Amino acid sequence: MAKPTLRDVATVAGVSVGTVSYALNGKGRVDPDTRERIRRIAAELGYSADPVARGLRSGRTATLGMALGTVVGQRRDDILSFEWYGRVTTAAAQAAFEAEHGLLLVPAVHDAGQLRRMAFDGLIVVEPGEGDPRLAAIAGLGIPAVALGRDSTGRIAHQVAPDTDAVVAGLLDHLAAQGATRIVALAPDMPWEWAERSIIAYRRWCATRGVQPDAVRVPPPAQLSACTMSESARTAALAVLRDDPPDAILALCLGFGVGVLAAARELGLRVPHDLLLAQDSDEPALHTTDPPITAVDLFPESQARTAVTTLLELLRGAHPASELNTPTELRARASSQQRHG
Amino acid sequence: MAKPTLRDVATVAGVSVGTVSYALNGKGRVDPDTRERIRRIAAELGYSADPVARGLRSGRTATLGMALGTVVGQRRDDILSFEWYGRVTTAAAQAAFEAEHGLLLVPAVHDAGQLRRMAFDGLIVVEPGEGDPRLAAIAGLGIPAVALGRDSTGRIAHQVAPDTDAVVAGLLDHLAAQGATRIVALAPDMPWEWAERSIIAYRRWCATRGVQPDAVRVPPPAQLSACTMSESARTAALAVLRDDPPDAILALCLGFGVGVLAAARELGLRVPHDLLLAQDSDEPALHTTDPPITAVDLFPESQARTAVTTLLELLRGAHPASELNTPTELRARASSQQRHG
DNA sequence: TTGTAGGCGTTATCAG
DNA sequence: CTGATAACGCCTACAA
Repeated sequence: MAKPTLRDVATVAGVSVGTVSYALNGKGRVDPDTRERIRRIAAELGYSADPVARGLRSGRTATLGMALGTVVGQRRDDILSFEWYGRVTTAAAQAAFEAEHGLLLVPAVHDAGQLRRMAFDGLIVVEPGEGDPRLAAIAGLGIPAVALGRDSTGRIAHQVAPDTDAVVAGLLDHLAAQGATRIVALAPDMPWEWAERSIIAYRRWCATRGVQPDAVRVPPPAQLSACTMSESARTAALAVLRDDPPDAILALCLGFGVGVLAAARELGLRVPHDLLLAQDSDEPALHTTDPPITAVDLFPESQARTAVTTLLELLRGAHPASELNTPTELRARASSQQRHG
Repeated sequence: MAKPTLRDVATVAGVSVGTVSYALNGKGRVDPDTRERIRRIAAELGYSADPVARGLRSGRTATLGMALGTVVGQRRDDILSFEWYGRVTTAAAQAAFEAEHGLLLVPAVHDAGQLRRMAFDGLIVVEPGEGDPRLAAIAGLGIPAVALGRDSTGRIAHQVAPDTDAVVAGLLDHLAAQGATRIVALAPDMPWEWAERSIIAYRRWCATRGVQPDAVRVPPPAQLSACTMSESARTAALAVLRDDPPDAILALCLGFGVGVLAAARELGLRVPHDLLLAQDSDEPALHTTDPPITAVDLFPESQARTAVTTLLELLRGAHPASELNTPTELRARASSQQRHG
């Protein structure tokens, strides 16, 4: 009744354990007939190699860790988009599974000892931040790691992320094509790598076009949730739109687009008639606003799959590219469609 | 440089491996001084028990599996709310971690053999459906399982879910209190346990109040995503609202509220003035509609934590309650607030 | 072609 | 109180 082992199969087949092992996993060595017989018996018994024993023997657990950005503790209101997490984790689990690996979810920990308790061959670090305490812990582990999102400190050699520059430039091109001449960028005042990058990309685009950049840093709320972020953006947008309003706003953070739309409505500005609006990363809430808000799909599934395959390559001893860009796609919606001829 | 083992610690401390093991994990048996010395040396060397070896020896992996409802394959457009998944998985990982366990994400598989490849002590089955192929595979595993969401087939003995009846009754009470006299319920025409339960709860509530129930089953779209569900609900709502419109609609599925709101707008019905609207489960999109839509927070984090603790109790040999209800909370928003004095 | 034996790191048992 | 030893299940080098 208990799970059959190699021994059980060997006993039934009348051969030694070694032969069974070779028959099931080895290349040649075993007589084809014997192999077939053993295979059949193994299948009949429902034999399947114990992953733990195999792991001890091989030093591999066939498991990848995914270090979430979640803080350790009861309250976890510091995640901007659980939707993004859901898409990333399910896609990563799926990709790992297809490569015969498991995916272990690891909460954010700062202690290498806590990580050692968990068994995995490599680690995907989700959105490492500047001065992220996870990085030190991971360095002490001595296992391959891949960052999902960029790591400015360079502590993680391999990074998978969407091409922020292309995303920002694409949105600005789109807004300009719709008639925008003065585009204000709204970015969170946080030490997030993509936020910095977005601002730089915005400035560069403005320089190329010979227009004056106007990047507003939005002070972050105490708790980082979609709601509070929208609220912060609303306040900042009210100030921007009150005097000398631009003809377009580029929201560079989840939740910002919704906040800007609320501010515009309060001031009697109509989107897209009086103000064009777009956000860098797409989210479900942008579909249901009135008007729906233009944004870029960053394909979290694609990011997750790339991170998984990159990590697997590292484990195989290969040398994948150290920076991998994942695809993105602009979703033009009513908020940025100028209706004039 | 390599990870130190018990042997290394034993060598340095000048004792046997067994003594080191007992010093670090055992109760008494070891001389306090020796124990302290071994502890110090282990810490200095950065020793930490190998989870795989410990697993082989103990038969426990200190890992919980979470079987997602995701279909195996590239396309995964059959998930209604990734936000819900994100909240559930991160919370479960956190809860497991706090109990010194890992959380392994398992894609939906129908083959017990595939599951055997992964190492976990128990399994949380997310939203088991009627005729769910996962259930057969899990049954063949012979390990404890807990359902997150109800399992109508009773194949999983322990279930954790919000109290659907209370949710529906609470919403109906709320709508009635706001002046609704004829409430139509919109439910998906799918074999989902909570959908059936919701309808039954609705009928029971109507019977108690002595009013005629009017439950409309919405045919499901080909692909189950938030967008397509909204679209289906919109179509169904148009039919309902066109002739003899009720004064309230209760949307009993993610995405439905948004669809109903769109239908009402098309027909020139104003929410909440001409039509009250509420949905059973909350989602971010409901905050940003105009007006925002009333819904019930089902606290996925709470469900996840309860599922984890229940599974851990089963593993400890305890006998937890077979049906556990998790808390819920009505979030009254503008869509259901009658403005009349 | 097949059997034997050793060892991965940990823990339990038994002897000292 | 401590040391030696066996066993968990698997893989593989070596011997037959």
